[in-house]
Amino acid sequence: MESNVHKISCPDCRLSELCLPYGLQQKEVQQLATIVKSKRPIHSNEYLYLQGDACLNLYAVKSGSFRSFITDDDGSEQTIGFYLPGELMGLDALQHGRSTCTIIALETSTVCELPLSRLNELCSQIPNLQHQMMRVLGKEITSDHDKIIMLSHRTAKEKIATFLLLLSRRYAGLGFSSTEFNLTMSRQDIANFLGLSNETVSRQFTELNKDGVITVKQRGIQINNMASLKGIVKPCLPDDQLSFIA
Amino acid sequence: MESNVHKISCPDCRLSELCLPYGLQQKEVQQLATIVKSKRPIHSNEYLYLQGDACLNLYAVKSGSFRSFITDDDGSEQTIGFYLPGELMGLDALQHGRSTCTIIALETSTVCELPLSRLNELCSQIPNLQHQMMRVLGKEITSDHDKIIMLSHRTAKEKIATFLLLLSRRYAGLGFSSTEFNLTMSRQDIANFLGLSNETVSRQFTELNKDGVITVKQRGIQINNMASLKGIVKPCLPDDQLSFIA
DNA sequence: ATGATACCTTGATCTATGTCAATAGAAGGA
DNA sequence: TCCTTCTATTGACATAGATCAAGGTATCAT
Repeated sequence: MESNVHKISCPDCRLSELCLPYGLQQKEVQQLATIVKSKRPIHSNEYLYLQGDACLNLYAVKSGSFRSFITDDDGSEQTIGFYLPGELMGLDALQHGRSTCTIIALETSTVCELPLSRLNELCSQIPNLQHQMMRVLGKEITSDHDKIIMLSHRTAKEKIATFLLLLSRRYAGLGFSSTEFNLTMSRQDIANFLGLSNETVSRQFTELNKDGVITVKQRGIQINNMASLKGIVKPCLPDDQLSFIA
Repeated sequence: MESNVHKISCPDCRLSELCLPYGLQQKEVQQLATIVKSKRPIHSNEYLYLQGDACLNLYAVKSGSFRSFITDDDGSEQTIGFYLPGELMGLDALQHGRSTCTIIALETSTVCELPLSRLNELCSQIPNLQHQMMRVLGKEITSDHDKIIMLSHRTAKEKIATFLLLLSRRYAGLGFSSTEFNLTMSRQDIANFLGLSNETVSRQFTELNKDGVITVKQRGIQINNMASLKGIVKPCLPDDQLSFIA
C-alpha cells in the first residue's frame, strides 16, 4: 500500500510558487518536501475524501481539478468550490480534524499529501512557513467572502462573467491560455456553485455566445472580448482582486 | 495615548472558554494574556478598522457587538458577518496584513487586541495555541461555507429562521437567554447580510409574528416556539452544526 | 414637549430566475 | 455502427422576492 507513496521534490515542482513553498528559502522548501507524500492518481468521479471523514492532512492539487461540496441531511448538494493545480484542499477540516465537505475529482488528477501533525511541527520551526500558512488561510477566508458577495448581490449574468473571468485568471497563473480553456465541470456543477439553475447557466452561456463575448462549444470556452466580460462584472473587483474562487 | 491600554487578565475573563484561550493550560493562558492589550471602548457606529487599513492585530470582542462589511468600488456595501463577545475579528487581514473589510460597532463595545507578530511567536512556543489558532481559522472557514449554502439555497423565510436560531444559540453560549434578546443590528443590516431587501426581512418578521412563532417588538425578539423555528430551517443543520454565522 | 430624522412596516406592481417539459447533441459501451 | 445514457439547450409558464411608494413609529437633540 505504501507503494502509492513516492518521494516528492517541492524545489523542482513547477507549482512551488503557487503552493505552500511560496516565500520560503530553498533550505526550508527542502524541509517541507520531506513531509510531503505523493499519492496515486485519482480518477474522474473518485473521492479525495468524504464529508465527515477524519482528515488529518492537507492536499495540494498537483494536476487535474476537483470539486468540493456539502451534502445536506435532505440529500441536496451545495458546491463550495473548485480546485486547480497549486491550490490547497482540506482547510475545512482544520476545526475538528474531520472534513465538512466531500471532494471529488473532475478528471484524472494527482495530489500531494501533507500530514497536519508534521506540518504544525514544521511551522513551529520555520517562521516563514508559519506565515505562509496564515497567508493561505487568510486567502481562503477572503476568497470565501468574495463568494458570499457574489451569491447575494450579483445577477445571473454577472455571476457567469465573474466565474469565467476567474477561471481565466487562474489558468493564466498556471501558464495556460487566459482566453481559451476547457471547463472540467458540468453546467449543473457551475449552476449549483453559483446558486442558479442549470437552465439559467445554459441561457447565459448562449447569450454571451450570441453577443460574441465568448464562443462556447460544450465545455470549450473561448473568450473573444475580455473587456466586455470585465464590463459585465461589477466594478467592485479592481482587477487584482479577482483572484478568488477556490 | 498609552493610557488607553490596560493590563488584561485572560485567566479571569469569563469569555476565556469561548475565545482563544480555550483548551490552553493555565500557565499558557497567562502567557497569552501578556500580549493582549485592552482598548478604550468603541462607541456605536465607530469603526474598529477600515477596509484597506494595515491591520496587524486580531481583535476579540469583550463586550457589545460589531458588523463587518465590504464596500464595492461602486460604493455598495455587503455585510459579511456579525460579531458577539468571545469572537475573533481581523482574520480577513491575515493574507496581506491589510483588512479586506470594515468593522463597525453596533453599540458601545470593548475589544482585546492581539498583535499578530507576538501571537505568531507564541504559537511557535505553545503547540496548544498553534492548534487553537488552526481550530479558530478552520471554524471561520466552515462558518463561511455555511453562509455560502444559506445564501444560495435558502428561501427568505429559511434565512430569517436560521439567522434567529443562530443568534439564539450564540446568546445562549454566552449565558444569556436563548428565547429573548435584542437585535443590535437594523433590518437593513440583516437584509444585506442575508441577501434580501429590507422589505422582505420586515415581511418575514411580521409573518413569523402572526404565526406566533416569535414576538417582534422592533428590535426585541422573543422566540415562542423554538420547534417551529427549527422546523423552518432546512434539516441540513443537525442542531449542533448551527454554530455558524460569525 | 416638539420637531427632525432615521427606521420600520405595509401595499401594489414588476421582473429575474426557477420550474416543468421537450428536444437535441455528445459520449461511451456492446 | 448503433443504442443507451448523460448532458446541454430551448421554450412556456409560474413565482419569490425586488422595487416603488406611502405611511407609521421610535429615537434624539433642542
